[in-house]
Amino acid sequence: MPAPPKTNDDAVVGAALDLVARGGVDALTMPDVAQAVGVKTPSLYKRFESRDALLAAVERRALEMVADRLARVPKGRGPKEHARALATAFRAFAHEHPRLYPLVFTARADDATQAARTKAVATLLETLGHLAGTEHALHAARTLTAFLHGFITMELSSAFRLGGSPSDAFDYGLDLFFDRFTERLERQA
Amino acid sequence: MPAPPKTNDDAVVGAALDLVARGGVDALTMPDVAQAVGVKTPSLYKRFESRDALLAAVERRALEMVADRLARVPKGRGPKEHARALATAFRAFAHEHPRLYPLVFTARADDATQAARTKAVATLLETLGHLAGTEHALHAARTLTAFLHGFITMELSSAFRLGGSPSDAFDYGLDLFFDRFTERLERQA
DNA sequence: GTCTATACTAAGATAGAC
DNA sequence: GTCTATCTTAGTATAGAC
Repeated sequence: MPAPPKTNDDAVVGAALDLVARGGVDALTMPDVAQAVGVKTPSLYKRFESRDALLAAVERRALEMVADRLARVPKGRGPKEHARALATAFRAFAHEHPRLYPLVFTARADDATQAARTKAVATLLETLGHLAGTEHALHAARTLTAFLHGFITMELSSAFRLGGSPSDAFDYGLDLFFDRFTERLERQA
Repeated sequence: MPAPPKTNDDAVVGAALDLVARGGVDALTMPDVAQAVGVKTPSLYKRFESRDALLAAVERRALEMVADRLARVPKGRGPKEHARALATAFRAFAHEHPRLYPLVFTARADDATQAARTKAVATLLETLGHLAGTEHALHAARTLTAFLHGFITMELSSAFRLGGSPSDAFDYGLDLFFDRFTERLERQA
């Protein structure tokens, strides 16, 4: 009779995610994960080939969390309001999970990660298609995402030190972005 | 007779910067720095209290590099062209020093670092004052900086995977930002 | 799949002689 | 200020029994 499982892959990923959420990527160590799920370190290597393989799984789950979050944003009144709500939800996720947030923009290229990423941006891309026109949707999405990502990263690293309300600056930036599309929308209406 | 110096603080920082430029922050190890300047590891601790103190000095120098770079951008025709040139120079620095770039937004709060930071943003802030009005200069600067930082970070981590030209998207974003101020400028002229 | 035991590597940092 | 020597910590990973 072989040893019965004391844990499972999902629980291991969950524990690892938890460690990262608390202490950043460097806090993901195999001994700590093992302790969290109640096994000894070597047992983890039966489930994940290496620390990096486990980290990849954690990144995927973080990506899924974001995708879920964005998918739950109600369509609401129109594309502009929807896009704005998506931006706000994204920022809220980052504030709630400041150590998880950086994982979202990690550069892994495997299929599973790619799929999770695609799902995360799909809604935004569609909504901006309505706003900026299909032919410019990708540029617009990159512009908005860059602003969001940059703003959030700077917020989280306390880069705003010259006073003033960061949230006001955020609104200013969002206004600047969306005002561009006002004319177009009124033309459609 | 005490042992004559084999190196100096500047050289140590330079070697450390070089290591970071090649391999990222994790590549900054005391043994490697020591070897690069031709001393043994313990000697470094006579100059810098800890690895972190040395890293702080490296970050400061990276910040100074950026400030220098931006200061050299010619004023040119008008505030809009100047601001655009600043944005381009900033992106160029990031492309030339992709592993140094992340240091620029690190969260150190000591006086020397603060001074270097202030110098780096001073020009941008002044130029955007002309463009957006003094009362909105800070919001405008944060919006532009967030866009730049986010865009660059995403570029450097290969986050643009859906095809299309990143540089076109960059121009799109810059246009979107600066178009906002066209009307205002024409009013002034 | 779990364990004990262990090898291996690497880096930060200090003591004390010169 | 430099050195040799050493301590200490800590993490990744594997071997082999159960």
